[in-house]
Amino acid sequence: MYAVPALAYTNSTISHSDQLKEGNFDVNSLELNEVGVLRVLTTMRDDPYLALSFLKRIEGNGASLPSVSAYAAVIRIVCSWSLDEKLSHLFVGIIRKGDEGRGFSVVDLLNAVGEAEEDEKLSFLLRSRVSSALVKAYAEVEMFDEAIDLFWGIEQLRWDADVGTYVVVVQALYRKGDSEGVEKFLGNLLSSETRKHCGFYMDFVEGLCVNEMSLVGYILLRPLRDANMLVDESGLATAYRKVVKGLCNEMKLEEAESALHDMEECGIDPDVSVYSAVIEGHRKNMSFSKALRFVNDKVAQQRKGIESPVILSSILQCWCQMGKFSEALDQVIAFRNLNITLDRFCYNVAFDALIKLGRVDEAIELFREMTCEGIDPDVVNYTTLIGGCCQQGRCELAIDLIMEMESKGKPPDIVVYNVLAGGLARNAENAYGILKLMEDRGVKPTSVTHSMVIQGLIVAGKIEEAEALNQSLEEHKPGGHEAGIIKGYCEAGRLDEAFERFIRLDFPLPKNVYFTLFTSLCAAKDIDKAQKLVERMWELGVEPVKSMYGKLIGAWCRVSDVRKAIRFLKVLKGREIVPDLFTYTIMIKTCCRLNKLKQADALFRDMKKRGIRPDVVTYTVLAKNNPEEIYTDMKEYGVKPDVFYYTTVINTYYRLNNEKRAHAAIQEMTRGGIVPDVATYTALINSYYRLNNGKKAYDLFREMKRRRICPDVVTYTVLLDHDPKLDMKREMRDLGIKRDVHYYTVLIHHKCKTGEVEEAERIFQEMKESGVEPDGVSYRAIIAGCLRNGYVRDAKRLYQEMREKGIEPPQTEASKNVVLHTKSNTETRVSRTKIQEALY
DNA sequence: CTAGGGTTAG
Repeated sequence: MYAVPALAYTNSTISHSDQLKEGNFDVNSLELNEVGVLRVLTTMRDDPYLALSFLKRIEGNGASLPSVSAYAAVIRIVCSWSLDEKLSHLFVGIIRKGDEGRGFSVVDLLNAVGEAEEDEKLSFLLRSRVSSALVKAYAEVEMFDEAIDLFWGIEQLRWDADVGTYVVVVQALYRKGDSEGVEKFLGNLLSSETRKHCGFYMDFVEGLCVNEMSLVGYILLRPLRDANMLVDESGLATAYRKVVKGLCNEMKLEEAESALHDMEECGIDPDVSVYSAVIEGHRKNMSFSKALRFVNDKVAQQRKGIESPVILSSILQCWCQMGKFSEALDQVIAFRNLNITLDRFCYNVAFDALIKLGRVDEAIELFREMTCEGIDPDVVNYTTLIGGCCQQGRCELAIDLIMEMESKGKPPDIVVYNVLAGGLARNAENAYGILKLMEDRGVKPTSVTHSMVIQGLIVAGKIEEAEALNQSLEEHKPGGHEAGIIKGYCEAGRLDEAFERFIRLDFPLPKNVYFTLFTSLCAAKDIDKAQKLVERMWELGVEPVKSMYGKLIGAWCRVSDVRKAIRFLKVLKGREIVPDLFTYTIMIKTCCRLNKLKQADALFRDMKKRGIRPDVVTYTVLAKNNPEEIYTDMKEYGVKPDVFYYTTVINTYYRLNNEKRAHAAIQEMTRGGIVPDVATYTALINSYYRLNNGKKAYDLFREMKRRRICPDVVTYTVLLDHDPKLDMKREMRDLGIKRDVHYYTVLIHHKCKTGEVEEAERIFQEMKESGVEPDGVSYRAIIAGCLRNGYVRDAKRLYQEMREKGIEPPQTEASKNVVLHTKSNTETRVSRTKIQEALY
């Protein structure tokens, strides 16, 4: 280590640079005055990185801070190398120091940079570039006002900033929530004075989309288009595609569809990727029907590209996620009949659907057909099928498939082996053979493999074997397989054992284990335990998934235990956890259902107070009680009513015998361009029947069919209830509408009323045979019918049967029905006590 | 990690 006077360097540029790179250049021991520093920096003109690190060393020195000229010199060097990012980064550091920390202001620095350049033109360019970087730096440290001010200031100098700076400034305005500022900014940008080039706008729109401001991009598109600023036709198309896809990414699906609509109107064809983005957006939002409706609309418009395999697999996935596997398969068959090409992704969804329906052989058959069509199956296809075979207990097929993979030179990966090993175990087959096979093939079983096997053994009821395996692995990873054990118990439906196992653990498990157990407990209505689970997670310092709170409250609500729901809400409040919109809505709904209107109102006010904005759903729930009061509130919150809302309101007014208001609601709905659907028509039909206007009711039924709105079970139930003479059996069969409990109950009820008890009993039987489970209401209907007509023995038998199944006739709910129900059905109403009186 | 809304039976 040696110190050399600064002046000495002027002669030996290379040597000192090299020393610095080597790291043996010690700034601390240098007596560098300002002139010296500047001299050194001049020699570093061709090495910006060296200049930066030199500056850093002086900064770190502490004794003498770099002067404004030193910074200016480095900035000029970095700038001349177009290292914009480095420049911004440098500025971030400078800004963070503050005026005090560095001893000069940012304006001083800007001036110093500019003044050093004598050529006016170059100086101007330099200032532009440097200011640009500074704007970005301000934005990065979230000093939005400074960024914006600087931008406006320099904008006035007709300064030429790069696209990135423009994007950053919009972002600053956007993040401040300054929509006026954004508007002004865009207005300015579009004004003739600052007219930019087409390429600039293209990059700008893209920048907006990438930075989650696609909405701004969308707003900008129309004026750009109208002013013909994206001269190129393909330029406009590209910009539109970016905006639509960006909006989808940001889950702004309505806006995305609207942008898509605009582009189609301009005669631009969106490509497959744009359609796909919209569909996948809906699917990710769980709005499956919206996704499917979108596809149907596009097909109806005969849009090209909509039959691409990418989109087809999205469609199929939608059906499957809705649990409608047969529909998914119908779709596949339709595609194949139309000679539309499917890819292995589509086929994979089809395999999955067939397996879920228990049609393993057909899945394999389809797999063969796929191969014949020249599509080479990949490892995912095999995994789906192998897992599916095991799921349906067809292990021999699974093993055949894995052998096939080997013989075709597609070596199975760890995932396939894991799936197979777990699958064999859960079918009480020998899974150890697979572990051995894996070793032979050089694929080492992991703890995932073992967990899956252990889980499988538990599912198969081989508890001891599972424990033994767990023990043998315990030494390597204590407690490593508790997750598998608990999940196994859950899957086997042995929730008590799963819970026992879970509650005595004093270390945390992966979150999905908690989630599985939690969901199972809620489904089994063991809500106390589900709540204990959440509390235990807190104790172990594991943050429950947000949705668990709402699910738990939903579970309490489903069993009508508002008290416990409220108590848990208080626990949440104590932990400063704010319930979300879903949670509040379900609570409010339950309170309304149980006629605790004051409670409902309190919750509604509480949610608003805590900054949660009610949406249409919330207002729909409230509208069931009194559509009047909430109306203005809804408007104030800017919530737009939809079909669901109007259907409720219309129905409620009819129930309250307020025809005038009901009509007003219908008119308003029509004016708002909201089209009535099955439910709306059904509600209207029901209302007219209740007003003893059967003719009008039936006219409405015909009208809905004319308007291609397909009636459903509920519609036919209403028709049957009020007009039992109508024979709709065939029509229903033709439409493929299956009868449900409600429908059967009405039928039974009607037969009982006309004294045809034996027929009623036959129908009751038929219902059970067709796989429709009778519920409390249907039991009560048939039992009451038997009793009233003297079939006491049958009544007793059915009552017994009901109790054995643990079915309770629903308890008559408080006032709302009593107050609102105008239909006279007292003669058919037999209370539970009366049934019991008769039976014992 | 499908947590919430409308139409029907009593």
